Amino acid sequence: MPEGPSMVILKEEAEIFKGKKVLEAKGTAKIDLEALENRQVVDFKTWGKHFLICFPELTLRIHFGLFGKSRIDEPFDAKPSLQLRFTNGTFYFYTTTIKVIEEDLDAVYDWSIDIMNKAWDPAAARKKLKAKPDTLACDAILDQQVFSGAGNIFKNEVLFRTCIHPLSKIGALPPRKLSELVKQVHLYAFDFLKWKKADVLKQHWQVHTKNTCPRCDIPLVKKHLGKGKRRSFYCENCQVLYENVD
DNA sequence: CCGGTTGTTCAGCG
DNA sequence: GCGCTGAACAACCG
Repeated sequence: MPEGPSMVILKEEAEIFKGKKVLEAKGTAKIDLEALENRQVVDFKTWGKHFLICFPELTLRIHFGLFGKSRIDEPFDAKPSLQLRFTNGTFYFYTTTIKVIEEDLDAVYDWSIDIMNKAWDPAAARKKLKAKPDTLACDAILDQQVFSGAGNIFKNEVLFRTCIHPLSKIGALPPRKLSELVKQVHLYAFDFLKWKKADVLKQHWQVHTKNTCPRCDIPLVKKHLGKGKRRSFYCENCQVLYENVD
């Protein structure tokens, strides 16, 4: 459930609990659960891969990591990190990291970094990328301070769409190519959202977990690249390696 | 049993 | 103190 669009879908599903009071809070999360009881949920928000449950004086920040899941009313056979019971149902979170935010959210989050947010600012993303010309394209897309909400699927699909080799240096991309990269991360986010909602996301993967290039019909390369050595799927033929940074 | 994964954090280096 | 890297952690599948 981790990438940004999935958080947006969860937020929509969570709307039934908006305005409701927590009757009971349980779970393994190392937070003050009792402090949540009798508090009213005033809003649900998302920032990239963060799912935010807003109460009048505090916010719960829920991060799903790689394996996080959530359910409404139908629990899994596992210990939840958090479960919130309301009058109209129970919200369960599993394998998540939960933190309490006491500060004003606008002071904590720059909403314009979140690719799913209305305030998403492509010019700011461009500027940040240009400031770090030696960054590899495969790392740039995963940088949550540039593209909050983008993950490994984004990385592979966007680099394929834009015909950029994952080991290209950001500073070597022609200006139009850089703009295209930024734009496509945003476009893919909303394709991801649409396809995930329709439960057809995987069908639309062009290279992620695939063996053959859909354009060239030759075998794709699968390698673990970049800082985090995350798996990359790419076509050596149609994805151009830009590497001269002046 | 092992290896692998839509991710992040932190200890331990140089 | 910095930036970088690898380990650690999480749950489940093949």
